[in-house]
Order: sequence, then structure tokens, then C-alpha cells
Amino acid sequence: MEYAFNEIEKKWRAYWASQKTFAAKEEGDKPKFYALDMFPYPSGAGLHVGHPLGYIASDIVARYKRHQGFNVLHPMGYDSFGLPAEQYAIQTGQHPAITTEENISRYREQLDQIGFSFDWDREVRTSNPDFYRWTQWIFLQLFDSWYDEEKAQARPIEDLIWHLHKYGTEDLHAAAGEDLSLSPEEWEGFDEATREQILQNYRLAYRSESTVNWCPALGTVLANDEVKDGLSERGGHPVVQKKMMQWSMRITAYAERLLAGLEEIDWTESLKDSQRNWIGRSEGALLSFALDGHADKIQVFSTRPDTIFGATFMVLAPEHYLVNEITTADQAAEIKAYQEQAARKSERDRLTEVKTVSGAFTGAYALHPFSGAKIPIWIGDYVLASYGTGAVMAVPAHDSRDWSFAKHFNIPIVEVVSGGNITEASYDAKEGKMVNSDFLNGLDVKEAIGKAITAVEDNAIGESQINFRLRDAVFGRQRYWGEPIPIYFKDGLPRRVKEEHLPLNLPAVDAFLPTEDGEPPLARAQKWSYHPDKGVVSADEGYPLETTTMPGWAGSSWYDLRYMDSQNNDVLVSPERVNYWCDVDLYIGGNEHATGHLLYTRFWHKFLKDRGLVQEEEPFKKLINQGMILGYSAFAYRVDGENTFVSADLADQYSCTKVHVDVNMVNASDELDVEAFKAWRDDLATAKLIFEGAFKVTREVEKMSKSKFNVVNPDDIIAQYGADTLRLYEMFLGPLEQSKPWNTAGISGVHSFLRKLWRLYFKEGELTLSEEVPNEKELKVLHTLIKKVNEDINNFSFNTSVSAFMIAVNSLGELKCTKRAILGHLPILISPYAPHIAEELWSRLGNTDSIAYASFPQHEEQYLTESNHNYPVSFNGKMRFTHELPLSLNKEEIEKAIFALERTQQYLEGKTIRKVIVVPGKIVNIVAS
RNA sequence: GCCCUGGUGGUGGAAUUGGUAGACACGCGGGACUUAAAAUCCCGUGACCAUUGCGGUCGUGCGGGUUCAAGUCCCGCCUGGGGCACCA
Repeated sequence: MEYAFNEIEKKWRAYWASQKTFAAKEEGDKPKFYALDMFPYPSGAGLHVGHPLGYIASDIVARYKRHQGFNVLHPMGYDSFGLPAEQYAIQTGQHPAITTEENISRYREQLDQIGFSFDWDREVRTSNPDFYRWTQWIFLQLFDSWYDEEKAQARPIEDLIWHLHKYGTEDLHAAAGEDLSLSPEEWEGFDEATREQILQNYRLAYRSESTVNWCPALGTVLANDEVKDGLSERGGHPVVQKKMMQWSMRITAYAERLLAGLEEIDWTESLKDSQRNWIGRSEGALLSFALDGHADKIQVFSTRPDTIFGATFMVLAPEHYLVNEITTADQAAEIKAYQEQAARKSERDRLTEVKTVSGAFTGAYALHPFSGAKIPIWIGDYVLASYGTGAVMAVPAHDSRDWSFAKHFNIPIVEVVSGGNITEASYDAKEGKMVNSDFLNGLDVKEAIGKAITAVEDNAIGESQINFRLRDAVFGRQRYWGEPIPIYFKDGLPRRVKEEHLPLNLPAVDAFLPTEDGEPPLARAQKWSYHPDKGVVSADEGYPLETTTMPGWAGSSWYDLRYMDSQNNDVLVSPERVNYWCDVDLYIGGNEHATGHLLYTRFWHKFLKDRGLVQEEEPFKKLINQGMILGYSAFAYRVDGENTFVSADLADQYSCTKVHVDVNMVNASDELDVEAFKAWRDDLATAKLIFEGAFKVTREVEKMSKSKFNVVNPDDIIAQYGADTLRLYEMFLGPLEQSKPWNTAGISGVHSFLRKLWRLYFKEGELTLSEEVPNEKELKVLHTLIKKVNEDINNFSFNTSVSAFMIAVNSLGELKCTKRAILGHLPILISPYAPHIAEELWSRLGNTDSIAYASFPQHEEQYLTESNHNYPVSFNGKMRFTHELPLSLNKEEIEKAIFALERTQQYLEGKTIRKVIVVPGKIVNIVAS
């Protein structure tokens, strides 16, 4: 009987579904294991072979953990709010919910075919009101919270109101937009509107004015990467910078904890580095420079207060609020021209032009806080208004950008740290002795930084400060297909929708576009007002509701929690469930989420912990990034100006152009299926093909995409080879974390491996297993495999265990092994990788229950111990031959045995022995000359 | 510019703490079985030299170094990919 993978796989998938084999349970005394995948956005294109890579890896771990006696939670769902469905809706008028539903069905069909052990009863969809109800609920908690920096945790806004009432801002250590100073009397005297304005300065979800890329023609806000050269990517319409009131999240309150938390989680260093860079913590001092002839002061932040005596000029951002005030009449025209020039550049342009130095002198001078020297004040577009204070004290000797600026404008460069050659380049290193620096002279840089800060504080020039690069996250979107923000406005003040009125459902609209006057699509809704007693009502009955929606990352910032208790209608997750599952033990997903999703999720979890909803500080204990699967494009050569194609090996005889051809028409030998090619498109039916023997194409590795005709669909692979082959092959391609090209050609190797495995059990259609006692060799093959597979899964090295399976099956085939005592173990070993064939063999062996919970074998060292070792014998480090010796021999005995060999003597003829290295169990090396 | 990664046969890749480089698989060449094909099995396959046989030289991006021994460790480069970006 042949290995009929189609029947076998269909049968077991039906069995798993009907038996609910993989339903996660919170009972018994088993330990828990939570294996999570980054859930997909269900796009219209469906899955290609790159998508399941990480899912297969996590499924292997999930299945392995079940074999090891864990209660495993391995869920799947859909990140189903998003732009593509909305754009499709704008074009066709079809409601995004319908598009999304269709795409999800397609995804589910494809996922089901691969044999994942997901617990589908726990599926979540972020666009489902039962789910986004809780996203909205979390938003309300954020709205109702402020961050107490002293306690380092979020607290209810009532506590803050009480504090303001009792003490004003005295002793208030709160994360805030700006520093406020209020007495309790002042607070008491304010009306409601003013109080709310003040509270907005502290709320973790708050409204503030922020600059956005506004495209008037599209009536919408665009992301940075949707804007190219000041024009919208779609349509090429002009984009302007516009200030808008937007909902934001005060993630900056959590900067320190987001940084500290990285120390306790098992993520790759490169990923942690990305987050560290994103958060961008820097220690330094905030300094005030007095102005010559003005009452104002310029504040600067510097990480190098030790170099203060080297500050020979200052640079303000062109937009700095003091520029116009301090500029002298002489310089006004020049400054104005420069400001205009800078304003025309986008921030991105300003950041990109590193080589050209530009700036203008204001004519004004600051006074050095220690020496009293007059320091010229310039403006330059390398200083950004949005970072720090928008001003720098320029130390050209020890900062490369300041150095270029000083060189360009002929400003003096004063060395204050010895060790470099400042006539050629700035010396930025934090090493060396201080010079030309008054009371800092002779100190090391590190000491000098400390002493400078002390001096600055003693003289009331400034204070030590920690700066972060991290910004608060803009949370409002001018879109339809997202979670409505549960806020309404009474007298212009934002108020929370009552929890009993959640979910605040997306309203029906007549079109998914912004309104004519630029309001978001929700403003089109007829029934979109709020009455605190009645809920959502028609426009004339209640207060206006917020019309922006939440961004894509809202739902994904907490979905891992919902899987624990996805059917709960009372709370987002019950305390019992969250106590049981705690956190994610293994999270697998793409690298592109390094600073977005993964940072926001960590932020929300910390917040939920502060408010007592979860126990763990970090959501994802261990995280692995799977690499991207690239396409292996194929090219045919078209003769220029003709409908003629020429085989790649003859292409140099013609003048031709490479054109993509569909990789599905090319075989493993890079030969084009000419019939399929002619049938591919109408114009090709009459094309002339020039080739000898076979029509050859050339190959190149590119990103997998429809337009490059290199997309490989898992469905086609499964139809031809089966899901088990696909799973094994995806793993066999190479290390999980590495990006690699997909080349279907190699798949026949793993497929024939599965057939070989099958044939070990069946001879002429009959299951033929003997009850004989296995011999040493057979036991060794088995236990070598057991050891390797256990190690590999624990190291996430799945590619090498596929090789190990092949080696074991090849060896057992050579040994003609048909013994139950050996072959009986193989199905469990391979079950995480190729679950269908494993179930089938398992049941043929006489088992009546699923293999999924069968206990995973452990190797026994006794079967692996070798008595002999084949010693490589090297002369001067070059391996010449090998010789087998018992492992029981000691160094002297090995040396003696090797020297007794005739071949050893041949290599030593006429030479003097200098040294003999013998490492028992490893090598022998003889040094002679 | 900075940070993170990688660079091994025609291809994907393997190689525990430095200890037989190229496991396993694809592809390719040859053979067996077959009327034939498919399937299966066997042999060969890093390059070069030698070939009757034994064998020899080179070889893990490049150049140095440490070591009895380097894909692996150190120093300096080149290069592919990803991320961040005048961050003061």
C-alpha cells in the first residue's frame, strides 16, 4: 500500500476537529505552556508559502510540549481591522466587514490544510464587537489614569484630582505634557473646562495638538511612508504639515520601565537593541544660557556638560521661539531667508542632507555661564525643534556635526578633551583628560561630567536630566475601519462613554470617505450621538461622539490576553484564567514589529499590571523572529522588438531583455514548460521559442510578490505533496531566524523521505513488524535520533532534526529493520513535524487514541556509548589518515598504537619529531620537521 | 554616519567547548530494474593536479595574527541584508 497522503491528511484533520484534540484546558496539575503566533491581517491575496513558516515552528513546539505533558495554549486569530479592506470599500462600496469576512474564510481554509494544532474555539478577531468592546474598555482605563513617577505606576485619575484638591501640584510627581505649578486654591477656583484641560496634561490617553501629514485632495492623514517627496504615494497629491487635535497615548511615562524590562526577557539582543535605540535614553544636563542684552534664557540639553568650556557658539532650530526676538536688524533678512528655506524642507529631507552644512548668524550672543564669554548664536537646520529643547551648545572640538559647522563658518574650535587631533576631525570619544577647562582641568571625562553637573547645579545654571527619544504615540486615525474611541463631547470637553454602553459599535455610513469638510468617515453617520442614559442615539438627541478611530496596533496590543478567556462576556480576561496562563512562553513572528507592536504591547501590559488586571510585567517571555521567505524568480529572454523568446543558454547570441515568467512553469532543472508558457497569456500563444533540447531560464532571488510571478501557494504544494511534506520542507530550508529563498525544486527530497518512512512499516501493502529484540546498531540509530530531536526542538533548530530523521530512516532501511521495538517510537518523534503521517502510523500500530498526548521518548545514554573512535591522524596539522582505536586507551597507549603503524612511519621518514598531541576521543597530531 | 545580521560546493544548508570542512537534501553524471515511463535502488559529485594504484596541492568573503590545530578566537578591510537616523 502506497503512502496516500491526501486521504490520510484529510482523515486526521477531520478527527482533530471533531474530537477537539487541541482544545486548551486549565485543569489538572500539568504545567502550562503558551505558544503564540503573531496573528495575520487577512489580506485578499491569501497565504503564500512564507506566511506559515513561523506558524509551523510554533506548532512543532506546541505539539512537542503536549507530548511532554504540558497544558498547551496554542491559539490563532485575525488582526482584522486595517487599511486594505477600507480602501477596497472606498472603491467598491462593499462594507469592509464583508471583505474581511471573506478573506478570513479563505485564510482559515488555507490554515486548516496545514494541520496546525490551534484551539480554534478561542479564535479572536479584532474587528469583532465582542473583542473591541474590551479594546475600548482598556482605552477608558487609560483615559482614567495618570502615571505616578514616585510609585512608578499608573493610578486612578481620582487620586490625582484629590491630590490637586488637597495640595495642588506640590509634591506631585506625575508624568505630564508640561510642568504645571498650581496651588489647591487655584485648582478649586477653576471651572470644569479648565480642570479638564489640566487633567489632559496627565491622563495616559489624552488629546493634544500634533503635526500630521495632511493630504487635502484625499481628505485624510497619511503615514510617513505614504508620502514621497511631499506628494501622496497614491495619486500624487500635495501633502501639507497640519496641526490637529489628536488622541495620544502617554507611552513616555513608561520609558524607564520599557527599558528596564528588556533585561529580564529572552529576546534576541538585536531586537532588544532596536527597542533600546527607539526609546533612546540619554543622561545629561539641562543648562541655561543667559543672553547678552535680553532677559530671556536659552535652555539646552547636553549629554556632555564636561565640554562646556569648549562651547564656542550655539545653534537654535530655525523654528525656535526665540529666533525672531533675538535676531539683530542687520541679520534679519538673512535669518528670514534661511528660515524660509528650512521650512520648505520636510523633516526627512533635513535629516538626510548630512553633507551640506548650512546656517545663519542671528547677530545675538549668549553669555557663557562660567566664563562670561560672549558666544555667537546661529540657527541651523541640523538642530530639530522637536528634539530636546530645540537648541544646542555647540562644542566643535568634540562633536562632528558642530565641527563641520564651525569649519564651514570659520568659528573657533577649542579643544577641551585631549587625545584627538582637532585640526582634522572632532574628537568625540569619552576618553582623555580635560584641558582649557578651568576647574575641570586634569580630570577624566567621566569624573568631569559629574563635577560639571554638580557645578551647574550649585550655581543654579541648570540641573541633571534624563532625556528620551521616545515620543507619545498618536492614537487617533481619520479612518472608518477601526475601533471607535468611546468618548463623547459635552460642552467641548471629552467624556467617557459608560462601560455598560460598550461595545460602542461602528455606525453605518453612506460612504467610507471623509466628509467634504475633512471630517473623518464616522462624521457621516446619521445615528452617532451619545446620551449618558440611553447610549448611542440620533444626532439631535445626544452629545457628539468622537469620530476618529483607533490605530491598527490597538487590538494587537492585548490580544494575547483575550485568548486566555476569549468567550468571557463579563471581563476581558478572568483573574483565574490570567493567573493560570500568566504570559506567553514562546512568541514567534516577524522582525518588522520590533518597535511598533512589540513596544505598544509591552506598554499596555505594564499599564494593565499597574491597574491590577494582569500579574506579569512582561507579556512575552521568549520571542523568536522568523526570517523572511524570499522568492526565486525565473526569467526568460525576449528578443528585442519581436515576439520571440530564446533559451538562456543561447541568449548571448541575440539582443534581448529579461522578462519574469511564472515560477510555477519552471522545473527543478530551470527548464520552462513551453506548453504552459504558451497558454499563459494570449500574446504568447503565437510567440516563437528558440531552444535546443530544453528551454532554459535564469533565476534570481527577490522578494516574494505577485508582480514578480514568483509567488508559491501552499495549497498547490499540499495538493501535490501533502501538508506533512510542506511542513517538513519549510523547516528543512534552513535556520528559522534566517531569511532564505523558496525553491520548490528541493521538496521532492523530503517527500521521498516520508515515503521511505512509510515503507519501513509496509511491505506489499501489509504492516509487517517483527517482535524481535533489537540489536545494538538499531538501538543506537533510534537513541541518536531521540537525543537529536529533543535537543533541536529545545534549541529551535528545526532544520537539523529533519536531517536527523532522514539519516535515521536511511540507516534503518539499510539495516532492514522491521522491529516494533524500534519503529514503534518513530511516529511520536516525528509527530510534531509531520503530524498526519504520525497519527496514521500510530493508529496502524494498534493505538486507539490520538498520538498528540503520547509521551515523548527520552534517549538512554547506554545505547549511545561508543567503544571505539576513528582517530584522525594529522602531521603538522594536516589530516593524513584515520585509524580506529578503543576509547579505553589513554594518551600513551594511543601514541604507542599510532607510532606502531607503518603509515605513520612513512610520513615521518627523515624527520625529527618535535611534539605529539593526543586528545583521547578526538585527534592525534604529530609535529615533525 | 550609527546599530544589528550574514558571507562555507552548481543550489538550500551542516559542522557541541578550536579537534576528520561540506552532514542531510536538491541538481548533475553514470548504472540496475522495466517493452517503455514513473517509482525504487546502487555508484560518483568542492576545485585543480596525478591516475594503474597509492596519492598530492589548494580551499569556509579578503589581508594579517594567536595556536600543535582556526569556518570557529583576535586585529584590519571588503561585501549582502535589516533597522535607526544631524537625537545634542
